[in-house]
Amino acid sequence: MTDASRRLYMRLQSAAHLVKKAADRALMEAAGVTTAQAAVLAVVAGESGAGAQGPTQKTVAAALGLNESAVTAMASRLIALNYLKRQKDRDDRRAWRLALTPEGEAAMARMKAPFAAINAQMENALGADNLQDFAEGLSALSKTFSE
Amino acid sequence: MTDASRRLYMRLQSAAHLVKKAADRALMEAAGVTTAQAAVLAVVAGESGAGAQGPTQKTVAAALGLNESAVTAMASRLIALNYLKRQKDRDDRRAWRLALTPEGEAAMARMKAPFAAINAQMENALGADNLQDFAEGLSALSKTFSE
DNA sequence: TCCTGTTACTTTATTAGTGAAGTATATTCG
DNA sequence: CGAATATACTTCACTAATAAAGTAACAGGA
Repeated sequence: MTDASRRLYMRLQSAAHLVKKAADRALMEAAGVTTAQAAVLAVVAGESGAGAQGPTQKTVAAALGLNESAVTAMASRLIALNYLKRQKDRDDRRAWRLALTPEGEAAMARMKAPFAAINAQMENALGADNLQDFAEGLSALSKTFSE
Repeated sequence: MTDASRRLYMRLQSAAHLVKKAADRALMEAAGVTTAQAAVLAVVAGESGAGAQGPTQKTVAAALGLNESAVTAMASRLIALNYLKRQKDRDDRRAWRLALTPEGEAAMARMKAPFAAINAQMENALGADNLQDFAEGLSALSKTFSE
């Protein structure tokens, strides 16, 4: 099986894995956070508009395409790291509301630069003129495979 | 952060994760094998030319961009499943040579169809005219990020 | 020959995910 | 109202990966 004929699935997973490995090293070095943790923090930050209670774990799971049990574990780790806090929902006592702590905000600030570097390296590898199409391809895959 | 502006890194990981989740379900259902196991079996099969001893674990690790310790664990699981066997290298007593068992060959045969279906679904989502560019983008990323 | 350094693999501890089954709270409907 | 059902989260057992540190075998030079 030559490299050119390697099936699309394996090529996608391989590329994603290599980029993740590099990104994890860079982010951990510069900000002391993994990319998986960064993704959760970013969703919580993005979903915490003025006056909002912050997202539930279910919301985070849906945003990232994860199982709720994965978010339970991730939230616990991020709370242990003091980057996140949990509060019971006002009206629904089953649900938690997640919010960044000041330390969580600081971590998000620290990870800006290394994240930008990774994205720049990706954009550079792809070439400016392919960028848009490639990103749309990823969206098309996400859409098709998010059952 | 809107969907359009979501950083390339997150989009890549998200798409890869969703596709992997779907592929793992389909492959496990149809062939009783995970996609990670399938990848290792495919490398072993591809590297086992006539008369060859089969690849070492290091070779498999390099082919998949994994650590050698990951391959140690994967090989153990695949041997426990009786899909793979290990033999000491003729000349280098540190190295193992991996080879498919008959059951491993049968598993590879079982996974052909579901794998083709996944690839077809991906190609369909991307569209025939974007396919080549997308695949080349993945290769460019792999090349840039395989340190 | 023996020392030094490299190489192939293993072990350990940790992160991160899955799916299935369980608990407690909400909601809906007869 | 109360029973049945649905929802939000947790727990458990498992797969899969990383990085760092360790073991055993190989290889080259004094």
